[in-house]
Amino acid sequence: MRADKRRRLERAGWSVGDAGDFLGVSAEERRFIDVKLALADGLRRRRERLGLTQTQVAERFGSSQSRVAKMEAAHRSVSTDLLLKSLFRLGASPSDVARLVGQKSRTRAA
Amino acid sequence: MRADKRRRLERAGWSVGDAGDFLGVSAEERRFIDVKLALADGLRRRRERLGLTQTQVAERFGSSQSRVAKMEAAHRSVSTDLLLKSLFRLGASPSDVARLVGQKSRTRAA
DNA sequence: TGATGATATGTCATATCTGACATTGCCTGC
DNA sequence: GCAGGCAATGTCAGATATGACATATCATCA
Repeated sequence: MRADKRRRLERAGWSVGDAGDFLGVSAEERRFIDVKLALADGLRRRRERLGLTQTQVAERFGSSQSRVAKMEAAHRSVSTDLLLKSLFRLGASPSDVARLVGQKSRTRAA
Repeated sequence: MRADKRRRLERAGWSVGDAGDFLGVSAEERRFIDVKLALADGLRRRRERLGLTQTQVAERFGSSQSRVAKMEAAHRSVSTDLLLKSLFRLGASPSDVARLVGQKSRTRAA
């Protein structure tokens, strides 16, 4: 696994093992995490595209800035339910979301 | 809203208002529910295609038959996290899931 | 009819998520 | 340097999800 993705996961509170990387994590779990990361990235990009701050989004959602930050970081404590609802709240369509879900994780960066 | 979908939602514990139907439910919430229903349907179809019973799937998941039934019914008490993890556990690929997420709700039946 | 297998529903203790708040880190401009 | 706004992180009480169990419904078949 590349270092940037590794860092990404650790920031998100996943505590990736130092050497063996994803040893012990099944392929299914990996796919699930990828989906979550893709949704989180999509949320951030959508917010930035709308020119909103995390605080503004939080107000719109009836939530808090810290929660929005955690959503975008795909933190452990945020569910895909929350990510999906948030994407739709920012105007995403089902096919927008489908694109995020279906995309390969390598092409998501940058 | 058609009667079958209405029944579907009620079975799932959503208690849809009798006359006004989705009055008061935002478009975003509707999209979210549609995604959930699509994932649940996809899960059921995948299980059936594999020729497995809910009990067998439950064993494989380390869960219970009742929980699997609720997943397939898209019951209130099941999250999209659980649905996604379950789909992947039954061998779905990210693009399989993306197809479910992106599809129009009308074409999902039958 | 009963019996069996499969699926659905209700409830509950525990686990996990959620929003809130405080705090910290990170820039950019002064 | 230090304000200012913006983003990230830690913690916590209340809300929601989860698996388990009991039970109910529904077919199919002897």
